Amino acid sequence: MSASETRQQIVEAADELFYHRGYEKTSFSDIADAVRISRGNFYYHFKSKDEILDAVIKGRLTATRLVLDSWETDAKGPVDCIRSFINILIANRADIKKYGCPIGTLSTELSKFDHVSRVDANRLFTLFRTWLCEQFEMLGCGDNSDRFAMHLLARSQGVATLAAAYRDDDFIRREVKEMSDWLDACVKPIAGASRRAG
Amino acid sequence: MSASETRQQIVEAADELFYHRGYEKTSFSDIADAVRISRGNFYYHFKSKDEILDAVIKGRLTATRLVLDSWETDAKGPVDCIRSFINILIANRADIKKYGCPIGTLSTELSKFDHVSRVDANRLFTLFRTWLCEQFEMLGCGDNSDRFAMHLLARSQGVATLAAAYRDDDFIRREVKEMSDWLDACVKPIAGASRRAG
DNA sequence: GTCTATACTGAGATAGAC
DNA sequence: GTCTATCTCAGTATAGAC
Repeated sequence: MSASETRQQIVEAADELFYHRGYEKTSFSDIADAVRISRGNFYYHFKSKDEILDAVIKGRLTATRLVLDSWETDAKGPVDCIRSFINILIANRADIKKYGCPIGTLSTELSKFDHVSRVDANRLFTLFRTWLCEQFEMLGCGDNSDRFAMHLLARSQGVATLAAAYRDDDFIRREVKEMSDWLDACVKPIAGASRRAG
Repeated sequence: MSASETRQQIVEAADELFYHRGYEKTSFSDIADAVRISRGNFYYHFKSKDEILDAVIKGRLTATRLVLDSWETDAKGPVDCIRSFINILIANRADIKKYGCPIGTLSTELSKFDHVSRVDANRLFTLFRTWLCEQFEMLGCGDNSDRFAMHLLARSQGVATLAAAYRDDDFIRREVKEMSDWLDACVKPIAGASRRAG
C-alpha cells in the first residue's frame, strides 16, 4: 500500500473515532485497529496524536467546503442554501442523536484545556459562519447578516446537544421546523421591502 | 479532618476539575493535589473514579434544586422565573466562555461512549426541563409547555457552545436579549387571551 | 512502508504501616 | 483517616529488523 493511501485511511479512521468517542478517549491502538496496521507503522505517517488531529481538522475543512459549494449549485437561491444548512440536523439525525455535532463536540472538548488545535477546530465553525453570513448578505440583511448566521449556528448546536442527551427525533424535527419558520419571517420583510421599492 | 469533610472537599474539587478539564482529562492526582491529600487516601472515600462522578452529579442536582427554589421565592411570577433561567448565561458568562455549560459539556462527554452515569447526568437537564415546563404551564401554555422548555434549553446550550468557541461577550448578550423577547412574544398572546376571557 | 519489540509515562487501584 | 509503597494496565513514542 502506498504511503498516501495508508495516511488517508488513518485520517478517515481517526476522524470517525474522534467523532464517536472523543479525541481524548481515542487511542493510537483504536485507530491502528481500525486501519489494521501496527501501532509502530503509525509513526511513519504521523509524529504525534496532535498531528493526526491536525490532519483530521484539515480534512473536515475541505469536506465542508465541498458541501457548501454543492449546496450553492443545487439551491435556487440564498434562502434555499440556508435551508440546506438547517436541514443537516434532519439528514444527520441518526449520528447526532448518538454523538452530537462533530464540530461542536470537538470544539467543546478542545476549548476545555486550550488545546493548540482549538483555533483550527473553530475554523470549522467560522466556515459555516461566514458562508451563512454571505447568504444573509445576498438577501439584503446587511449589518444583521453575521448576527443571523451566529443565531442559526447557535440554534443548531443547541438542538444537537439536547438531541444527543435525549435521543429524541421529534424534538429535532420540531426545532428544525421552527428554525425554518424563523428564516421565513426573517426574510419576508426584506422581500416585501424590495417589492415595494422595485 | 473528619471523613465527611474530606469527602466533601473531594467532591467539590472534582466538580470544578470535571467542569474545567472534562471528566476524562481529570486524573486522581489532579483531584488529590487540589485537596492536598495523597492518592491513596482517596480510596478510603471513593472506590473508583466513577463513584466520584456519581457524587458530583448528585451534588449538582441538589445545588440546582436549591437555585431553582430560590428563583421561585425571589421572582414575582413564572415569567420572572423563566427570565432568571435565561439570565444565567449572563451571570456565568466568564466561566461559560472558558469552559462552556457545566451540564451540557458533561452530558456531551458521557453521551459519546454511553457512560453508566449518562442517564444521571441527563437528570440535570431534566431538572431544568421539568421546572421550566411547570413555569410555562402556570402561564397557561398547556401542551406547548414542554416544547417551550426544550426550546429554551436548546437555545441556552447553543449559546454556551458558541460563546466558548468564540469567547464572545456581545454574542451572549444579544442572544439573551432575543430569548427574552421570544419569551415576551410567547406569553403576550396568552395574557391577552386571559384578559379578554376575564 | 510495515513490522515487532520495547522504553517510558501516567493512569486507576490495592496493601499495609502509622 | 491518612500515608507510602507498589501493582497493573494502557497510553504515547522510539529503535531497529525486514
